[in-house]
This record gives sequence, C-alpha cells and structure tokens, in this order.
Amino acid sequence: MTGGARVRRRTRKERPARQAQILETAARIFCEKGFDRASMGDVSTALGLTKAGVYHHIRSKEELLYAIMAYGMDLFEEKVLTQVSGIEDPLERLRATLRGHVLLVTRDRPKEITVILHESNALKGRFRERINARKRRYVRFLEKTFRELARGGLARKVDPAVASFAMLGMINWIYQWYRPGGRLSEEQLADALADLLLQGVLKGPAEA
Amino acid sequence: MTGGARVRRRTRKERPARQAQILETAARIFCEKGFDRASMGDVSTALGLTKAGVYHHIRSKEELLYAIMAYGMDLFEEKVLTQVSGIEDPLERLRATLRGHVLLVTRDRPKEITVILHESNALKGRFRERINARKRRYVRFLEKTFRELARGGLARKVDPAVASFAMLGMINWIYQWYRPGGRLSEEQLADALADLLLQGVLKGPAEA
Amino acid sequence: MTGGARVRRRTRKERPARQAQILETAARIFCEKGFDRASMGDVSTALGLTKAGVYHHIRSKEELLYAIMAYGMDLFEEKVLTQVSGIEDPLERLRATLRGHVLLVTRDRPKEITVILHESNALKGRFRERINARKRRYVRFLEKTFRELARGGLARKVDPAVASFAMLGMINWIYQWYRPGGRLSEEQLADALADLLLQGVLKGPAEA
Amino acid sequence: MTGGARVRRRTRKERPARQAQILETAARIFCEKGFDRASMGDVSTALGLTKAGVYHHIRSKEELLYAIMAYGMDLFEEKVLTQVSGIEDPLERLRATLRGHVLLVTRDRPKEITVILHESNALKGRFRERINARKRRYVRFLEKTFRELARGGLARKVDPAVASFAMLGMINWIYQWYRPGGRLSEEQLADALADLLLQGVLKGPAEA
DNA sequence: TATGAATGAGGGTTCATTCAT
DNA sequence: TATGAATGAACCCTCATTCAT
Repeated sequence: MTGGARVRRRTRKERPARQAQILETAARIFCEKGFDRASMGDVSTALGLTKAGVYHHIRSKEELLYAIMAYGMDLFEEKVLTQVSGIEDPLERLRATLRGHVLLVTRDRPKEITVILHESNALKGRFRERINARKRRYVRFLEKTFRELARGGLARKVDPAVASFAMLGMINWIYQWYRPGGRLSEEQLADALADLLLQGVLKGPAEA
Repeated sequence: MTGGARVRRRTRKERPARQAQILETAARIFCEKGFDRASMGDVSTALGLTKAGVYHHIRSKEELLYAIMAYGMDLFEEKVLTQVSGIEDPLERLRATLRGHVLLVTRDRPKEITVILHESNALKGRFRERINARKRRYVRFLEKTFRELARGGLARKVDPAVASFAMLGMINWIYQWYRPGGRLSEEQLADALADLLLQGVLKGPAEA
Repeated sequence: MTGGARVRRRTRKERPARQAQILETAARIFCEKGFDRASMGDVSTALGLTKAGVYHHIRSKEELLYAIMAYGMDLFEEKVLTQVSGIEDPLERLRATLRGHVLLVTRDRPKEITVILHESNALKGRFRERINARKRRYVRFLEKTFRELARGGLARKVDPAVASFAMLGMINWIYQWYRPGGRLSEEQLADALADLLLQGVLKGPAEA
Repeated sequence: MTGGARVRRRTRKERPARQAQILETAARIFCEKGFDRASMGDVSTALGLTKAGVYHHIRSKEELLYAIMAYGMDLFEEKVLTQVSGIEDPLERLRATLRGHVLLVTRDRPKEITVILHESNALKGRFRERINARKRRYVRFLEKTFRELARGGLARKVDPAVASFAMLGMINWIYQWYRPGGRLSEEQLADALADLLLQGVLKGPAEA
C-alpha cells in the first residue's frame, strides 16, 4: 500500500519486527528533537544498536524519514480514509473523517503523523512528491465532501478550499497544545472540534 | 518592547540598517530552508558578506533566531494585540483580532511569523521560555474574549481553550497552502475564516 | 588508578593500542607546539588519520589533554611515589624521590610530564581540579618528608614549603635546558641535583 | 636598551603613557589567561578601547608580546644585573643576584617576568632569538659567578650549569605557589632560597 | 546481523588584522 | 587617535555514511 521504496528489500527471511521497531523509535526521536536536530546516533542509541547496525536495515536517513511518513500515511488512509469513503451522507462522512483523524492523531500514532506535518521539507525529489501527492488527495477528498454538502443544501456558502484547510489547521495544531489525560478526553476533543466546524458550516435552523 | 536581549547593544550611534537587513534576510532563509538546514554561510552569502562579517552583528545563530522571533512578536503585538485590546465589544474584538492576525501573516511579515511557529523548538532555555510566554499571553487573551462572548449570551456553549486553539490552528496553517495573488485576496481569506469560526461560535438565530 | 574519566569507556574488547598511540602522539605535539598552538589537525595528521578519525577515540581536545595529564600522573605515582613511600628513612626517601622524579622526567615520559607542568591552565572545572589535587598531594608528601628530616635532627632549620617548591622548581625546570645525550647522563644530573639540594638541607659536618 | 623593534615609532608627539598602559595591561592579561588564550579583544576591552584602537599603538600581537618581554628584560637587567655586576666578591654577587631576582619577581613586575618565562615559544624568528640571547647572557653570568666561587675555594665541586639552572628553576617556579601577603614576606622568601642554595654550594665548615 | 574504525564534508564560531571614516 | 565594519583563515567538533571483520 505504501507503494514507495521499502526501507530495504528483505533478503531471505528477515524479521519485520526490527523494521517496525526502528520505524517506531526513529519516529519518536524525530518527533521529539526534530529531524535535523536528531542524529542517526540518537536513533541507534535509542535502539540499543550502533550506527552501523541501524544502517543494515535502512538505506539512508532520508529514506528512513520517508518510510515513517509513508507508514503514517498508510495508517491514516487505512484507518480513516477507507473507513469513511463508503459513507453516502456527506455530513456523516465529514463528521466521521474529522473524528477519525482527531482520534488517530491523539490516540494511535501521534508520532508518525506529527512527523508528516513537520518534516516534509526535509524530503527531496521523488519522496517529497509522493508524500505531497497523498496529502493532496486527502484535501481533494475534503473539498469534494464540502461541495456535496453545499449541493445538498446543508451548508452555507463556504469556499471548499478554505473550509478544508481550516479543518486541517484545527486538527494539525492539536499536537501543539493538547495533552491526553487532561481535562478533555480524546472523544470530547473530537466532538468539540466537530461542533465548532459544523455549526459554522451548516445553515442555522432559522435559515433552513 | 521586545524586552529581551537585543542582538547587540548599540554603543552611541549605530545604523540599525544592517541589523534590520540581517534580520530580514535571515528570516527569509530560515523560513525557506528551515533553521537547521540553513547554514550561517547561506545567510552571509545572501547578505553579500562573509560569515565573520555577519558575526560582527550577531552573537550566535540561536540569538539571531531569537531576535527574528522577538521582532515578529513585537510586530504582532504592536499591529494586532494593542490595536484590538481597546475594543469593548468581544465580538468586534475577536473579529478584529482574527482579521489582523490573518492580514499580518499573509501580507506584512509572513517570514518572521512563520519562523515563530516552526522553529520554537530550536530555541533553548531562556530564549525559548520568553517566546513561549508571549505566545501563552496571546492564548489567554483569546480565551478571555471567548469567555466574554459566552457571558454576553452571544456564544454557544464552547470550550474557550478549544475555540482559541482551533482559531490559532486555522490561522497558523495558512502559510502551508495560501499563496497571495491567487483566487482569494487576503481580505477575502480573512473574512472567510472569520465567518467560518464565528458562525460556529455564535448561537443560531432560532436558538437566540 | 587514574580515577578520572577515561577518554572513552571501552565496550567489551577494544584494542587500547590506538588509545595509547593517540595519547603518545598528542602528548608529543602538545609538548612541542603548546596545547593552544597545536590543532587537532596537527594531531590527526601526525597519526595518519583525519580529524574525525581521532574524534572517534576522544571526546574533546580538552579531555585528550586531561587524559595525557592523568596518564602522566599515573606514571609518576606508580613509578615514583609508590616506590618510595615505603622507605622509612626520610633521607633515603627524599633522595629516592628526587632521583626517581628526575629520571622519569629525563628518560621515561618527558612529554606527558612536561605537558602537566605547562598546560594545567588549559583545563577547566573538574578536570583542572583533579590534576591539581594530585599535584598538591605530591607537595604534601614532600613537605612531610622535609618535616621528618628536621624532626630527626638531620636537617637545618628549613621551611618545608620553601624546600619542597625549591626542589620542584629545580626539577621542573630541567626540560628547559637539559638535553639527553649531552655532557651529563641522566643519572649524573639526578645525583648532581640531589647533592645540591641535600648539602643545603643537611647540617654541615661541623654543626652536627 | 631594549635594542629591538619599538612597538611603534612615535610620530610627532605621542604620549608614551598609552604605550606603558598598553604594555602593562596586556602583560596582565597574557599572564592571567596565557598568550594564546588571550585575544586582542580581551586586551582592548581591558583598556577601554576597541581592537582597532589598540592597533594604532602596536603592530601585531606578537610584537606586543615581544615588547612586554623586552620591557621585562630591560627591567631585570637594569634593576638586577647592572646593580650586581660591579660586586667583586662572587659570594656577595651571587647572593645579591638571587635576592634581586626574587624581589623583582615577587614585588615589582611579576607579570612581565612571568610572561617571559611562559610564552617564549609564542615568539618566532628574530624576536625569539633576541629574547633567548638575553636569557643566555644571564645564564653565562651565573655560570661565571659559580666558577669564580669554585676558583676562590668557597664552593664544593659543583657543575656551574647545573647550579645555574637549579637556581633559575627555584626562582622561576615561585610564581606557581608563592602569594605575597602570606606567611612569608618577599624578603624572607629571598633569604630562605639563598640559604637553601648557598649552604649547598658552599663547602661545609669542616671541609673548608 | 552487527560492530569498531574511519572518513569527507560541512557547521558554527573565533580571531588577528585592515581600512574608510 | 579612535572606531565600526569587514575579512580570510583557521579551529573544534558533528554527522551521515561506508567497510572490513
């Protein structure tokens, strides 16, 4: 599903466990220190390996970053996009998307997703293009949904691009301030954001 | 107004021209390449100086970053916060804040503000704390405004923190997608975002 | 015995050969050019390595200096102090100390010991303190010996501190003028200095 | 008397006061931090000038160092060597030399003299040679005195070179441990060292 | 699969020195 | 006499990466 360059084609039998462990650990470290400030030494130390040891599993730091992002994208598409793309009602679809996205970001794989947002500029060439293409696909999906909502008479006159990016901004900013285990549960946050966005998008009762 | 460590205390008369030029150029470069990927060589070359020549005016790369951020914060507080803090009506105040913030980000000093958002993690210690304190002050200002709105009966039951950070997310994401000179003018963007946010915050006519 | 931070903790089996080679070469270079005038490039070139190659084995230039000094101190304590500290007779002990010190400085490890004398100011903080503590221990040992000599009625009335530092000065100055292979052998030099010091310290025959 | 390159030929009327002030301050700083670790910025700051301001009075850092050393040598030769060179009795001459040297080092100009001892290696070429020549002249003077002492039947059989360098070592080491205002006055120190050296050099009463 | 050793490139920073003003 | 600005060279150190073992 990733479609891109695997971190390394596995020769004979290779435990994909190590792969996953490396991705996870590197994601955590890139997320904590930032891709550029994090050294391969940081990663290898966190893994209990030497630098050379890590290089047996990856081809380069950049490909490692790409693999993390691709994995995050896989996850997002699998757990959110494909789950909601079957929903007919655009309002329900939008709500489910927002909810799924928020929960993914707050509960499941915050590290990988955060890296995707922050470090896209660290990629170059094909890698960058591939990630951006998948991001754009998501935006188009959102815009389409907003358009359907308008066509169905449920939405005020709202620019689909502005609405989509406003929604993305709201969600992508979460990691900057939200800490799980605090006053709001992840579900409450998702609902609150959905209300905020939708009450503004939908016509008020009197206008309807 | 910055309150922090100027890049260099000026003895007697010193043309602040070079200082401003350096801040501006460095802001552009840090913004384009990212703070860590940008080298002091990049900055000095862009200025037509040698590296040592730049170091005649700054103390370190980190202080240069801090100076850029502090300048961006000065600008924001001067052009937005102080302008709107006198407005009595919380609805008007919020609308003016959002509008001012969006226009600042899109028209006036996008580079400095963008750097503030992206590179705070590159700062350490006191510098980081000072910038964060000013950010927090802004959030408190927003939360207070949302609370006043609710107290005045104009707002739906909305968590002030969620609303504040949603608003910030929307605005801070702009630089990722909006390009001036396109389909939407800066004013149109500001209005569209204000509508989006406020129609969700305000009670609908029927409920009122 | 060093008790201090080794240049690098060795995991499992590591040839200490390179370590020793680096210490020796760096000691020679620091001694010849002076610590500050010697660059890490000088050291690495002399080793037939790149700078980065040297940094694989050491942590910093300062720690390298400390390691050299600590090694010199180890040597001194092992080859001189512990050898003589068992000698009961203070006169014999003093003569043996002076002799051992002179021979160490002229024959065995002149570089490391010279560096200790010259470059202590290049160290800071803990490192400096550790080296100074070991130096002070030696001085206390000398003072104690001079006091015993006086108590035993063998010495004229001589300030133990002055005598100790005079002796140290005589020995530490050697590297400034003495060249092995010249008119005086190392042993002759040691004996000459011992005579010079002791004939002044001991009562003359008539007074005895 | 210096005979060497003046720090700068004075055009028209120039206060030599500044010159002296610069030499003194630089000597203090070079002494405290070491020549290599001290920057011209340190010197200029201590003088209340800019770096460029200092360069109006000196030609280079190395020449500044040379000027300090030459001044120290002038002082030593004027206050010690010429004072004692008229003394006929070699014993008196030696005692006066040692005493004068110790007092110069502890009371009058410790900084300049210390710099001479420590930083000769920082000089190159002609400068270095000139300073070394003056040092050697002093050594020859000492050796001659020791030889006269022996010829007069007052001294034991002692190598004049060893005795000279032992004496120099004792004196030159003083700055490493002696602090004025402590238990020993400068005069007491001078006497103690003279006793130490001479009682060893002179024949004991019984042998005489 | 993993490691210690090594490297080439570059990064931030300092410094002695010069020069127009 | 003094300065602010600027420079070229060097310095210490880090890093992603490779390779023999």
